[in-house]
Amino acid sequence: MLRPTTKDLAKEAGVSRATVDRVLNGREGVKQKTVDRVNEAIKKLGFVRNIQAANLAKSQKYRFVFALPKSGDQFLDAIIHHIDEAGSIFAEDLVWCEVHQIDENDPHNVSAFLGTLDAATTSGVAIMAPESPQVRDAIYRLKERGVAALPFISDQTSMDDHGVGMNNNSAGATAANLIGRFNRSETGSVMVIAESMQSRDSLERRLGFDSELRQHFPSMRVLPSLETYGNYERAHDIIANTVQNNPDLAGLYVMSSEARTPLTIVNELCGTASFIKIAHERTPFTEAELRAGRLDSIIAQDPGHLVRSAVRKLKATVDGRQPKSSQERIRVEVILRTNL
Amino acid sequence: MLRPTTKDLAKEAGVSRATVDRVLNGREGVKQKTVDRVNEAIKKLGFVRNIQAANLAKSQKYRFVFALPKSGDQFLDAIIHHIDEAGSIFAEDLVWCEVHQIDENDPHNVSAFLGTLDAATTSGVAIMAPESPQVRDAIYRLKERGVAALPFISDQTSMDDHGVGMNNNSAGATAANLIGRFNRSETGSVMVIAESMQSRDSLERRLGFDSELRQHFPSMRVLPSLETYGNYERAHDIIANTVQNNPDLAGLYVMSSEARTPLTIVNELCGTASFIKIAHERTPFTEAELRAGRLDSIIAQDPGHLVRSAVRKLKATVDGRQPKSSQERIRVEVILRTNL
DNA sequence: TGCTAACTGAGGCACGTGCATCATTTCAAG
DNA sequence: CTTGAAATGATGCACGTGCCTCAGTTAGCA
Repeated sequence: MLRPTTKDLAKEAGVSRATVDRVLNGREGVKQKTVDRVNEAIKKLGFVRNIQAANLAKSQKYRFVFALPKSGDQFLDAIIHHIDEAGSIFAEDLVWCEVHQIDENDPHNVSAFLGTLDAATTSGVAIMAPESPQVRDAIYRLKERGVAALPFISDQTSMDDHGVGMNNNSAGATAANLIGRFNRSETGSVMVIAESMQSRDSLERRLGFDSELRQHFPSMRVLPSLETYGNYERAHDIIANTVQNNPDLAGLYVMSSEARTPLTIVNELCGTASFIKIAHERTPFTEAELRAGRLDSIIAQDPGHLVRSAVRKLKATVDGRQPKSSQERIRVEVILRTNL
Repeated sequence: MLRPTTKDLAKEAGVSRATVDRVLNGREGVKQKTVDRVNEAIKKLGFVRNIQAANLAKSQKYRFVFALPKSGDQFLDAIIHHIDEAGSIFAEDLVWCEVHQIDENDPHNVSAFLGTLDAATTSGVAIMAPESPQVRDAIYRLKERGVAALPFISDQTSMDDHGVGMNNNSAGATAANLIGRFNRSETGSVMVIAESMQSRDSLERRLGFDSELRQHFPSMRVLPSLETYGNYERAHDIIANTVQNNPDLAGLYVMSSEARTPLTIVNELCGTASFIKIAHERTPFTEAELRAGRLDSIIAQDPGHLVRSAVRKLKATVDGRQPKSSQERIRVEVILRTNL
């Protein structure tokens, strides 16, 4: 039977449609024996609920909120653009997406915002904010109120379980791998720049980077991570310092998603000196650098995929389904001049 | 208004729901002035047809057929696996997917199969077969009968317009780029192996490869393409010959999607001799080779993405929509040991 | 045995759209 | 003004599911 309906189910199980409905929607007051009979029929006929009809009946709408940081780097711009686009892609599934930007460095702020959301108006939230006890609590309470919550790109625990984002360990290792293989001299030191080493992302990337370089390119040497704290002067000072003290510089790995500041400074300081440079995330800036040959590779995650994956996962949670995991894995993309 | 309905449209345009229906579904017998009024209302309210309700009303189902080659390489296995998986992912959208394998080298065969499909039972076909006049004709007639048709992965013209598959020129260039950069000696010759140079895929990859190498690594030298015709003995002979005559071998590019035969032969012939090796498509075999360090990189297109993209495009065609192109672009993926 | 509580059945409306039929209005030609 | 065709309105059923009410049946217990 092509797509059996609840009617078919009822006939097969020898019960009424009302009882099938009770079983399907987990209402109580049904004998276990009857429940089993219906479940058997479901299995036998391969019944799959027609979610579209169900949504129609319930006038179900999905409203998803993306809670993002305020800081306006280009990667974030791309994310926001793709959220808008996802809104129109998923419109036919009755999905609406909204962006809300918060000061992600004040956990209280984040938690307060999450506290304002309730199931009546919001089906789910994708949260991009550093981990903290307050935020963890707020997420817990969100779920209690029936709002789906999803760690988005950054920084929540057990990312691999249910969050959306690439494997940062693998990303760091890939950066090291490329620097090691692109570097014809096989020796030299590598400069690593991050916005801050507080974040889980940076830590994991650095771990992957170190482990790969140590294991496969032992004659190269990694310098301590430089933290810019998003401050141009500070960045300039520490980078200049490092460049001066390490004449054997062979590679540069910019770990933060905003590569503009560090790369601009490095370009200024070491105009023609050539060493291998790797940065994260595809943005207008990194693309231009790659094309110009001032950057050797970009390690990227597809922002469109990130957003759509988040939407699908949130929707699956609301519908009470398991998302197909193979579709949701975010690849560590290696972008070169030739496959931009 | 959150999702206006045809009722709202009717009220806004000052006509009845019947007339709205006539306009929406392009039935005739409506004055131009009325059509305009309705269209204005659509624009003003931002009306979007609820496809789910429409499908429910029409009992619309989508049955998509994937016409694939018979030859059983591992890449094809992966594709087929993902078609099955897509079947369950898209089940909620009332989509069914079926695989039909044909002898792709006999155009008459392909065209005969396509001739058996009609709109009553089949909504669309994704076709993976070499281009030929017969097939082109058959596709034309399919469309006339109201069956959507889509070039899939391989070999039809104007791929960029509407087909599904990666940019082969870019893929070839990326292979050359990697070989050039990984090769520390900066000189040497490169062996290129294909199943056949008849196919558009191989030609485009080779063009991209040559152009990149010539432009950016001029001190390296590309050898003429070796064609295996899928024959082990022949492959063994020509590869052995090439290896013997080119002691300066620095790189190998396997262009075909089935890399097992050529790579196995090369492994046999030049056990420890190390040169850069690049192959296409992620399969159990190429993954294992990459892990073992016998392969330096895989240039891949995500088979799951290919399949889902094909389904979405076919569905969009049936629904009379434009697919969001940004989601459908197939990336040229660079896979290394570290980002498997 | 009778009584009550637990369970089950029957039926109907709603969701937004497609599609059909029949009635009514409009408008231009005669 | 009449006539008739073209245009539009009114209405109702269907799709598959959720959700509600009310009536009927069964089972457990005293």
